[in-house]
Amino acid sequence: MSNAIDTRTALLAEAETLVRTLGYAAFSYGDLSERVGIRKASIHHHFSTKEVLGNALIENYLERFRAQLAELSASGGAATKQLRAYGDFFSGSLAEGQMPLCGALAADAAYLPPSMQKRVKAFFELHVDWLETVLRNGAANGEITLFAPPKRSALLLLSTLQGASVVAWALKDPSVIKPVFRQLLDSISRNDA
Amino acid sequence: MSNAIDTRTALLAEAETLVRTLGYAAFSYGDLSERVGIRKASIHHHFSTKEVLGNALIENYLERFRAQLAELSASGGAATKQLRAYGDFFSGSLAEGQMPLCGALAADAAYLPPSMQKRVKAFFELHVDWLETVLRNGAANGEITLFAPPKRSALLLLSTLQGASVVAWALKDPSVIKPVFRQLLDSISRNDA
DNA sequence: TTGACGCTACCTACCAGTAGGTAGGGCGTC
DNA sequence: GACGCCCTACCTACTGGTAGGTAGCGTCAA
Repeated sequence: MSNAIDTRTALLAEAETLVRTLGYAAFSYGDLSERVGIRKASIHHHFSTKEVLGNALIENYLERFRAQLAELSASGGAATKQLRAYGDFFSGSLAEGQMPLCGALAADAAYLPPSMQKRVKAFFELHVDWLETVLRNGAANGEITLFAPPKRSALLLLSTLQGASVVAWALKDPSVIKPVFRQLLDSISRNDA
Repeated sequence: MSNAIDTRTALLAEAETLVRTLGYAAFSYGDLSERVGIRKASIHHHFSTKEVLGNALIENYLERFRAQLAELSASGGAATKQLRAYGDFFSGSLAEGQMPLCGALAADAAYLPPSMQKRVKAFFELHVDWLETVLRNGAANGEITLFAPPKRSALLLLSTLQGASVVAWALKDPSVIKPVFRQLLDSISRNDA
């Protein structure tokens, strides 16, 4: 096992927690070097610029999320169960004191380099697509009856989870997210199962 | 009319648009001085530190919002009409290319000085309280029937608007916010009017 | 003539990023 | 098996630039 891969992984992990607690603009190579235990300049060996690091961060996060969503889909559970599990991703990370990565990034979006903006956008599109598919399937097999087009309902679900994270973060009360999302799930469709 | 008040007002206005487009961490006294047309150092005459400016910003915003909400309440319109107007605040400002101020601030919350965190929190509490009152009144006078406790429904409405702003911002598509909120309004209650 | 207001000039701290060097592992060649 | 060579990984020392903030002077209106 190469030392370099360990360092790279550690850098990504620490950078992610920094972004998700302080925001992208507010963390520095200096902070990062202290936490990982190498010098500031050495970070440039692994990530030539902060933009490169930022993009690696999103890509890594997106890949993990994609895997989790695929796993969820593959489990073949009921749509409502999958959606509940999806919501738990958000409430879980927030309970650990971390904002969702792309929620944290989206707020500073105008300040981010275009390459990162594109990836943040792609991240949200992945989520909307996944949600839409789950909703559409649930409706198709008669499990649920949607009160609105799947795409719009998907946007609603994503928006509420992102927003609940922000509100919970500001109120310093992570417990708000779960009942709010639960209520929304009950509201957007009738469960016919 | 004093010149100083004009300058102060201009500083607040420009600072607000900067925060709402770039974020708090990403805007500087340098940016601000260019836009207002006085030197960087002169800003300190009006706002001794950035933290003082930040707090004035929130207070100013909160006061304007409080007035608008009070006006809305006083108009005595139906609950659903008031809520729709409330939603228009968000979609309106987003269409002008601005994030909601406290949404933008909340994302960087951990980086903000405690005095600002407190005010952001107070801002959200004001909104939840207003929404809760409107919902409760609407339910009391038989106009709507809520499917959940008013407080939880209020949190849901606020979360969704904040989140839809973030998502719309990241997707660079301000049009998502309106149909999403419209659908949510239809979902959380039955309109008996 | 005092005080509000804005200025120039400056400070310290920190930022991302660069220059250039060192320690040591892998590897082919003689 | 020792030599030369390139590589990765990290270092110290530094750059230009920018951040927020300070000191003190000029000006002009009340």
